[in-house]
Amino acid sequence: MFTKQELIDFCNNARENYLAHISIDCVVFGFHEGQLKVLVLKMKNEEAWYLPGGFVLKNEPIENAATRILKERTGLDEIFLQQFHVFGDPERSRPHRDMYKDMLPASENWFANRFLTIGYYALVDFVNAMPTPDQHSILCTWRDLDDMPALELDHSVILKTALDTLRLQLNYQPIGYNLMPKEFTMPELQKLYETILGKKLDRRNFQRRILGFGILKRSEQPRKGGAHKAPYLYSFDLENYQEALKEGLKSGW
Amino acid sequence: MFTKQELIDFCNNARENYLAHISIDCVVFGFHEGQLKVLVLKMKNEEAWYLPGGFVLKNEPIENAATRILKERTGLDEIFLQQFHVFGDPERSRPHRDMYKDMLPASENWFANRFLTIGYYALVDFVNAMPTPDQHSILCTWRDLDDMPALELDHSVILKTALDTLRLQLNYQPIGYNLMPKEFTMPELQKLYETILGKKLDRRNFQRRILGFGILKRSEQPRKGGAHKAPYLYSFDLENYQEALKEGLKSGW
DNA sequence: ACAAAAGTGTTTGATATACACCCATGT
DNA sequence: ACATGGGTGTATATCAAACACTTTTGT
Repeated sequence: MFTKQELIDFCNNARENYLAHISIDCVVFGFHEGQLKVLVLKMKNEEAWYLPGGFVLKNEPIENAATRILKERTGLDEIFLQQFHVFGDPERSRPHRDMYKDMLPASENWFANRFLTIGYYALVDFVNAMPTPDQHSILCTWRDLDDMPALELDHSVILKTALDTLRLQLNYQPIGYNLMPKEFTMPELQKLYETILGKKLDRRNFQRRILGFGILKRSEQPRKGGAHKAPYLYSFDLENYQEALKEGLKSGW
Repeated sequence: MFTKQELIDFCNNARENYLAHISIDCVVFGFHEGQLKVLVLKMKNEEAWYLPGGFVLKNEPIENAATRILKERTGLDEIFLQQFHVFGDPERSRPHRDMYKDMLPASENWFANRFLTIGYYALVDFVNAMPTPDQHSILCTWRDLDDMPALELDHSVILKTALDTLRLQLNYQPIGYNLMPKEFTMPELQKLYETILGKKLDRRNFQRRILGFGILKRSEQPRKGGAHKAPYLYSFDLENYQEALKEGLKSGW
């Protein structure tokens, strides 16, 4: 929620620099302690949560815009990003269109426009990300997927669509590689798969299958200090992984 | 290629009615006589081929825009449409941006803008579609996938992306249902799969597998008049098909 | 010593692959 | 009669599912 002067400044700046009618919203996934997490922002002066997003500079490739936005929110370069859907209902941004309508005439009010938003999902290494709020928000933080706050606008739909996409692309994109830390144990990787797929998997069959793909390397040292038998540590063999993904991780036709 | 007056009229109309910076391009697939076909337009006064496309009305859902555009080009309602990608390189429409730059100042020239284009693929029943050119084109016609003309702008990339998407979604979308006529023979359906997948399939295994899904109904009468043994006719059991697609047509995890 | 986590192996059924034979029809 | 397209069947390998035992480690 802006004050009037903030709004005027923002609109002037936006009109000059950004493409009208277009926004980008990002579903940033992380994985930590067996939980799939999503990055969300809490607005200033509003009890309102949003996905991180932004606009496209007038001469900027949309991928760069998404990368730029996420660099600001996470501090990370080289984020794995996938565009997954455009949300184009003319009423989808209605609450924003009305929010400032008494403060500025529509012709000067950036938010009075209809916005299409391009949805990207991002996969980041949880421990390296530094959640950082933007100028509209007071908080940028991870939330567990099963403990998400209500999201404004159609951001819940965007999240759900991202999740469905993630599930479908699990065998075609290096999702494990981008969400797991460098080294991880087999049960940790299994937990990720179970969370994304929303169902339990058999421990032994999972291990046999994923090792069968030849995309993992096992370290010499097992992890120490756990309360039980020390598990082996694995890392992705990126070259084999990329190669395997070309055909998809299981057969078909 | 417009005359100056045509250009002025078009731009005035476009500025008033359409969202700036946004276009829609459609890859319309049909299937006939064992060939996958794509609908293309040939421009007036240019040796140039394009995919059918258009713009989004200021208060129109983008799905409706795609539907409207395709109704104009094919005469069909209720077309199966899937949004598959946004192409957002700021230079992608450069040839159009420069084309009329000596005719109209950029401020009045609709085409001087950068355009993001939203890619949709459509699956239509070849025999019912009535290819109809638009105001910029002299010809709207089907072309075999392996006999495509060179396409302008990034439309070849759009086509390729659509094909890749089609291949990936073959087991998750009712692609056969929307591309085949009501009744068809098993070899015809197999040809469609082979064309989309780009490889030969074993006749007997294909039949067993696809029948195993329980998504086809066999008619009583075989097709007559062929030069050889009369093949059975099949049609899709839409209810079972939809049900089967929810999980995907083959297992995984 | 025991509970909990993790590593490894076996049996069974299902599915994919490869391949061979028979039938119908027009020339 | 035969060439061609089309229907059907069977053996084999491969993979997925279900399930049990053993090892390690902290308490």
